[in-house]
Amino acid sequence: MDIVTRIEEIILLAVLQLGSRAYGVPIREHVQAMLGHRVSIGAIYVPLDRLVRKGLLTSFEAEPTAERGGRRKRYYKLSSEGLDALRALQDLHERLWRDVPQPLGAG
Amino acid sequence: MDIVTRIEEIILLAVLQLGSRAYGVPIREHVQAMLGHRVSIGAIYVPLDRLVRKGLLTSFEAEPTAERGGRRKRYYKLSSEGLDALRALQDLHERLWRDVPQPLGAG
DNA sequence: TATTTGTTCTATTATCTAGAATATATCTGG
DNA sequence: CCAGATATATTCTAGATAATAGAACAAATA
Repeated sequence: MDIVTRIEEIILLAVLQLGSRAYGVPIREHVQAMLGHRVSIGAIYVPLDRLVRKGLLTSFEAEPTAERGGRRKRYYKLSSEGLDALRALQDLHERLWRDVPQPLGAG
Repeated sequence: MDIVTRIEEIILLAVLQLGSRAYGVPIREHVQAMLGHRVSIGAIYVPLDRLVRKGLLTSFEAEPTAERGGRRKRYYKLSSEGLDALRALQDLHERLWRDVPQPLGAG
């Protein structure tokens, strides 16, 4: 299992934290809140799709709800490989930053 | 200032931790030690060069030493922008992982 | 049919990765 | 002392992969 990219990390965490509400639109909003700036639609769905292809996420289409129009949602969920990838990231981060002061002092 | 990629993060940290010994070869070795696997030459020098172009690192050629042959080394150092980028990464990581248990439990 | 919600598609740009090519220094034999 | 031989290190280049933007499309209700 390869190391995930930054945006993949952020998206995996968004899916984890949104739990049963994890579909495209709120995932994007969550990512935007995390980053503090706007993110394009493609910048979410392209890596989302790749994470599914790689087996770190699973996805399924939900039945339409009676809220107010709109296409049906595609929900996402972490697979056990996805969880493993996040754990691997925790480990790597710990190794990388172990000896770095927090916060980082002046040059 | 954009958010740095994973390999850029690892290289910035390697330069930080190597201090005055930060040139290509030991940077590569340090990265390999962090990751626990081999990394190609290009996988180091290409992002290193980009980090210089972006102003996160500075670099200068050293005089040849009298150790045993070899081309002169090119040393790298974090600029204040590079330090800022690392601080921004600490912040982002804190925001991203704040509510995630460590270690991450089962699915 | 208009409106709303949401996803898919596609093209461009940027980044990653591998390793061959190149550069430049000291060492060694005659 | 000079011509390879050897060692150390970086630069270059090309193909693969990933990021990003937003237009196009789909499907539901009003």
